[in-house]
Amino acid sequence: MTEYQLPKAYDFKSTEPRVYEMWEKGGYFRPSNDPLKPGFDPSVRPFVISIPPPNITGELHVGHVLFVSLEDLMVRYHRMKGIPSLWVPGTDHAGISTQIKVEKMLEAEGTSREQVGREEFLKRTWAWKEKYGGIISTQIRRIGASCDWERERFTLDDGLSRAVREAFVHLYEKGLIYRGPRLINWSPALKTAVSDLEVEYSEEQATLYYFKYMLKGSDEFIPVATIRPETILGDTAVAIHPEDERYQKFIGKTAIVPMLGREIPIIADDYVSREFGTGALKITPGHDPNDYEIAQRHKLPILSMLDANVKVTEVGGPYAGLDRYECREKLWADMKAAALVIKEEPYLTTIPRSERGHEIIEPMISTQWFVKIQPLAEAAIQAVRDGRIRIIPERFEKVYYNWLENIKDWCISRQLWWGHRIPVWYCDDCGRQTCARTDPLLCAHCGGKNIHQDPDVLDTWFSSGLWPFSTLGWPEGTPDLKYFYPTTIMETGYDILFFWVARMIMMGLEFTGDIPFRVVYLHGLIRGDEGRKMSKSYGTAIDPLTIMDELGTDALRFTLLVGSTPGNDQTTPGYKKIEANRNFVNKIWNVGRFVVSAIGSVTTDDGRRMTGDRRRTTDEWTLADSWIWARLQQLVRDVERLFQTYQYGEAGRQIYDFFWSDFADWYVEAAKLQLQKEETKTQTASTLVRVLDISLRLLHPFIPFVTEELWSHLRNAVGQNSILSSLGAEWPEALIIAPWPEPRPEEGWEAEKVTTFQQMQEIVRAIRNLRAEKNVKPDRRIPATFVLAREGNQALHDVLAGDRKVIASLAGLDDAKITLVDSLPSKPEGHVTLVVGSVEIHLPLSGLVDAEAEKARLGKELAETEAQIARLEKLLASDFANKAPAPVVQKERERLAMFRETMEKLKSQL
RNA sequence: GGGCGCAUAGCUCAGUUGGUUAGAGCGCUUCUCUUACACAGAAGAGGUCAGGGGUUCGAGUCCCUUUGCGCCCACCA
Repeated sequence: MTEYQLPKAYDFKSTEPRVYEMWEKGGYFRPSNDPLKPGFDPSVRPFVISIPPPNITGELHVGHVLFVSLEDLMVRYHRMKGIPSLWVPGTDHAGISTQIKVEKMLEAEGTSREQVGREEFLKRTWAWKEKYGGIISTQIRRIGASCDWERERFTLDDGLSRAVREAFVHLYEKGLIYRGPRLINWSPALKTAVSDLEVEYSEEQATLYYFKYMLKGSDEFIPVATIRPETILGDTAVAIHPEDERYQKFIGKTAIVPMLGREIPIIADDYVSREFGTGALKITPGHDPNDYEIAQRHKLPILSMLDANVKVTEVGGPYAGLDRYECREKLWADMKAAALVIKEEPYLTTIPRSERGHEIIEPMISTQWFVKIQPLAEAAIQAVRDGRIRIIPERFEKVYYNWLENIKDWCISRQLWWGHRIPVWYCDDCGRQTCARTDPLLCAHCGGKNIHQDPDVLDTWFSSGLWPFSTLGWPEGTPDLKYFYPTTIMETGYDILFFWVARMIMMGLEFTGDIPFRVVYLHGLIRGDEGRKMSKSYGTAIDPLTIMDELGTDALRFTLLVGSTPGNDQTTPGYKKIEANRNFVNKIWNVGRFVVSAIGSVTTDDGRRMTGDRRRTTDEWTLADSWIWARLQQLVRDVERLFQTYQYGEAGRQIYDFFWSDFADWYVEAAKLQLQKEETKTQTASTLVRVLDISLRLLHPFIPFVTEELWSHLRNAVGQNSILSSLGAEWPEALIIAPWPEPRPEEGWEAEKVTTFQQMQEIVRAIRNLRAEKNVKPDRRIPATFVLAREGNQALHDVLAGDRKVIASLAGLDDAKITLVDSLPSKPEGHVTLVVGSVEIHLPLSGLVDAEAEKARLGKELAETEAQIARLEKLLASDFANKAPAPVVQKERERLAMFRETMEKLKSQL
């Protein structure tokens, strides 16, 4: 029989790519029940996730690693459960950020997008996409993502473009898309409109400017305050509160716009606050959302005093052509000279800034395309309200409702070139619009040939909103769409609940008539040290690629998964933390090495038969076997419960604790001794194999690489061993498709054996503790006398009377010199005495025993025990005894009895 | 202005139907290269679970409140 050998340290560097290739080539990422393959069974319900498509411009950051790990965990878990599982991968064309990249590239070449023209620009952008657009996908593979790459999609590929076109035309024909001049958020840097969601508000120090609005033909004036004096040029009214006695007399009169001399009315509106500023408000409907609404109410004219380049238009008269801030300065200076200025004061206010370029957003009137969103929003609210869609954690439902209930029409047109072009053509002859599924050659209304397409493209989120079904073939009724839709879980960060999740729900319901997914799982964000959003500029970002190079993918995955609680943020893990999990990975590897060598040591059949179920009958199990098996069964149940409630982090921690603290620290140590004895050898090796096998299965969704690699070694080693090979008889060829562990509570252990092992652990700990305290050299084997009444302690008594090799080895005792007696007439001289529950342990530590110190130590222990007894007596005498559930009370009673026994023993030693 | 989250050991954090001596990793102290692992093993120190009040036989856990930090939403110039 060949001895199976494993390298001393786990080499993740060579393993990871090899294992990933094995998975992918093996076809394991494809759903086990596939409508495109023979033998398809439509009645089996699949598990489906569509990946939140990363931007093609994206560079891998920890956020990616977190979401990919979470989704991979979910998919691997369901796959192992035997459920046909599909994870659809893909990327997003990322209109704005891709366009910026290519523009920068052109700029470096000394040209610009305007110079090369639209067609050439798009050609260049596609070329850029071909070259760099796949990088993020490659990086995602590296994390171990078990996506079905044969179904990979791109938001701008043909199929998805068709979906976008269909969606637009559908809404257009239904009257839910309209075009018109509205006040929108203008991004001066990008020179495009952006949606409300793409505007961020930041609190900043600004100046509040007070000035005089002179009344026509009078020396009287109304004092007005503004933060943006340049917008005076676009004023079309001055508003005051209708009941403000200070200004009442001015209502209906005319005011004169400073420096321009334009005449505007003085109006009354409830919106104006009497307390704030001067109590009078200048109205600039062309550049302020509130003013715009007031203007609507009062039918005021709307002036655009800034153009697309945020330069003053002809409305600004002498200021035309100036930049908005140059104008502010110059106008204010001129007003000062004209004695129209009252004062300036510092003022803290919220400034709208672009989410992307961070420049100040300019509200402007512009002709754009909008989606009339309210009808869609109502359906989306209903879907969550009636439970068809569940949001995890639940508290985000409130946030979701709140947003949808107050939603405003969605501006979907962008003045960019990279994206889905708006499928509307304007006729130069009749002036009407043609919106069509296929590019028209003639005007649908007059048949004229002089038509031209709208130059704008759609908001990237418009195509993302279709993602769960467009990736499955919609609008075609493909087999994929029929089988895999609706998808199961939408896993993403809560920061895009509005941007993306809500829109997918709205669009899914509208276009497919069904929900796009059943569950929304929102993970927390990874933040920098001070709780801020993570960003490289704060210097808190770790580079996942470097980390994976240095510590391995599994270590990083495990760290992030274990640190993740639904909806709660986590701080960027430090190097140390990932290192600790690298150590865990190494631990697993080394336990694997031990188990593999243990298998190799089973070379002769001990003559005992396995049961029909290929397992030893349980009466041959040692205490340790029963104990570890019981712990493992508990773990399997707990992990299942935690997975069902999406508590993946807690599940990971529990497996970690079991594997390290129970399996490695105790069972493996006990196994070393058990393997030396013929009677227990085969049984021990078999337990090692079974516990490792199940542990690896439980760990696989968290750390797929080591587990897969180690499992294949385990499988080989078991397979090559004629005595143990039946253990692996039903194992598949790879861990990735090995069945998920089911609890088997009925087999292999009795509660008594488990508690007895735990008593043994306590004894071992007590002795180790004493050795450390007394500075007993680790290699010094010491004799021991155990005193334990047989009556009432049969199980423990049997252990101490039987084979003592395990306990001797673990506690550093001399197993040839261990004696067990039912009672001892008197305390032996020169011994140190320990009392553990009902066991008395006497250790002859000549030369180390100081009678006085011993007395003090025992006295202290007695005092502690008595304190516990007092506490429990008080507790059991209280209402607790008759109000708490019986098992809880019983537990405390037993504890009290144990302490009393210990107290007696201690007293007799003093 | 509304809504939400967080506050537990020196540091980073677990602790989800309330069960009675609160856990981990890192760091720290002492010992050990014991034939899976020094990326390790053994032992140990370290917490009035932010403050206050309440419900309960019992509260880190549920309710109210105060304070501090953070996030989201919102049209006060």
